[in-house]
Amino acid sequence: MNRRGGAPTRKDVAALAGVAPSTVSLVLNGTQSARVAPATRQRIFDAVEHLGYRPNHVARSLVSGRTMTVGVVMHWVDAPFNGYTSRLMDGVWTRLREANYRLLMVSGDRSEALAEIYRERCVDGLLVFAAPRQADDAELREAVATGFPLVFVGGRPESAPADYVDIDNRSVGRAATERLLAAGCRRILHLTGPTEVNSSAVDRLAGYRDALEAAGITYDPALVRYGSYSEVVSRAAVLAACDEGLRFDGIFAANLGMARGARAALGERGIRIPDDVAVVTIDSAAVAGREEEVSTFAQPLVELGTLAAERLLALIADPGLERCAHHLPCRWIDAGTVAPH
Amino acid sequence: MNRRGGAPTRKDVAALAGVAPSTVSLVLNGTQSARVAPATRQRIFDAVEHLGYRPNHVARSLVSGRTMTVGVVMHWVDAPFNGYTSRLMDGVWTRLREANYRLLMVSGDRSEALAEIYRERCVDGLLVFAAPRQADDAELREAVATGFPLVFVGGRPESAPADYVDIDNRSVGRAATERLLAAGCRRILHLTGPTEVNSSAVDRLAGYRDALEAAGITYDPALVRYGSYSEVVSRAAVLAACDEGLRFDGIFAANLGMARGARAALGERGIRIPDDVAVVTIDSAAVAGREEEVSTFAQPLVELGTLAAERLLALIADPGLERCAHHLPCRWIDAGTVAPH
DNA sequence: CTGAAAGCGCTAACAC
DNA sequence: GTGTTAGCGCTTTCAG
Repeated sequence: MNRRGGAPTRKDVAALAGVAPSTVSLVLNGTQSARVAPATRQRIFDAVEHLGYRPNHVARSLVSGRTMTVGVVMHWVDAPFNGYTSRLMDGVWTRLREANYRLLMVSGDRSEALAEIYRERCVDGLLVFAAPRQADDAELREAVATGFPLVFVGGRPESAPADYVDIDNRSVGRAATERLLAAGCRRILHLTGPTEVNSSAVDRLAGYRDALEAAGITYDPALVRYGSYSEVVSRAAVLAACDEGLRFDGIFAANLGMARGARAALGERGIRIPDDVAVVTIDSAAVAGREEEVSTFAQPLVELGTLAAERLLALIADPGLERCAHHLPCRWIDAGTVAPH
Repeated sequence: MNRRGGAPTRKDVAALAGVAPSTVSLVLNGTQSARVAPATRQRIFDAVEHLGYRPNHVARSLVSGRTMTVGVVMHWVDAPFNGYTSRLMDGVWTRLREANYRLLMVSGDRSEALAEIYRERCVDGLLVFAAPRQADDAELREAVATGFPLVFVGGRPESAPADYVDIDNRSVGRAATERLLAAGCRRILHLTGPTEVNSSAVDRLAGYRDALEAAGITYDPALVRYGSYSEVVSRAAVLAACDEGLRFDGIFAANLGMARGARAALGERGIRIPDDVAVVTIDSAAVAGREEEVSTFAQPLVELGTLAAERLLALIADPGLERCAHHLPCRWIDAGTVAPH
């Protein structure tokens, strides 16, 4: 043992094995290992084993310029670890482990945190979860501009020519609306997410309009209500709609929380699902095994995470790759809240 | 700009400011900064600003021996990011950010992962979530033995004289049972967690027995069923108990998933809650705002996370601190599943 | 008040 | 085949 916390160094191994420190590196790092006499190699391996030696990761990173670490940036101040992010992380994690990469968490609410890990060069790449539309931290812009390996997942800033992994929100928004149309709905209330913040909310709304247009139904702004991806806000919005005497026979809630709010509101007003009003949503946290409460397009969150990690690893290996968007399909789950009228 | 990915170094700053590289460090690292002429300092700050310079974290760690990073070890292979861990993480995260620490995720299912970050010295301390009773990775033992800053949260290995943060499972198990006793229950079915793996399951069972003993009720092994912290297993166990003709008037399910399983089983057998059987549990994932389904002792998960981080930071600052256990109280939430008989 | 120099632990090119 | 050496970018004495 030596100074720093008793961690053995290459030198200790070399001394124990009776060789020069560099020989230890040579043997341990493979490529040239064949050139060392088998007996010597064995002595080194024995010494390594005996001391429980592992090359100091920090030193290794310094010289190699690689940290073997990926940063995951979250953009929620209040609840960085919700159902959505957790499942994404699950997928990310799995893939990174396979590649022997580590995962550093970063809160994205302060540009400062990003600066820390990006500017200080302590990650090889960045995975950015659900970036708000207007995110424009200098670091983010610079990272994108300089071709630093970076993948946006489930939301990206406007005008960031970077890799992007998500469901195809517009198509899914359209498909969800079409389910209602197919069931005979003609006046479909759309509860939107926070369109000022999330591109997903904007895209789902666009999909809603696409479907209406394709069906030859005139878009009625009165049927679009702000739900903010929130159960509480959504419930209030539906109650208000009911009390205004707004007529509607279907609801497309942009996420499950909002669908719950809508269901609660309808219940309070004595409106039955699906008899009076059909409800459909896009679930952001579908859990295998849990029964769906509302007919939904379920996002493949774990798979999205895996894909994002996969893509990031590819970018790290070759930062010259062309940047593009990657979409994964949703799975339709019928929970009986949209029956033919 | 220079070589490595265009990241400016101390040298670039020095050149731009017309000073020696070491002067840059001096100014940036505070303490001695007063000794440098104000004009020089300003030139350095300007250069830093202009270049967007930040000291390379890796290099800094190498020399300081501090990584300003904490590793979080998870012990679930299948679902590292569940409701329990997510909320713990939330608390951990908050405290670490305040202290300007980073968070590195580690999967604890392979001793290898632990070796990586512990042996390779890439974290200053370790937070270990829900370690199984028999966890005895060489790395864990060594870390504990050498006084490496380490805090177990929500479960610890047998005989590891290390810091430990959790609820007091035994007391809470007793309190939960006492709620049932107070409601008049005399034959209380206890659905245990995986006692072979989790100390929490063992302790809750012990608390159950404590309560019975204190109430002068003879412990009946037939009333203790294996639930494995799993909804499915628990449901099967209760169904089996019913079908065996086992009489019971209360159920203490060791966690919420199991309480759900029990509720389902009771429903299937036409047994009413709380009229026929009272149910109580210890919730591992209570979420503010969500209504409880079962009367429960809710764990203060976020607070546990914060406390664990707090304690770990203290250990990092002074590894000589005496190791001890820290308990946080649970909150009783009445959801009406245990009414006086 | 500022610069030079040593060294953190490691890798990799280059001698012996 | 094996040892020597020069950095990686930074902090921190120690001279000037």
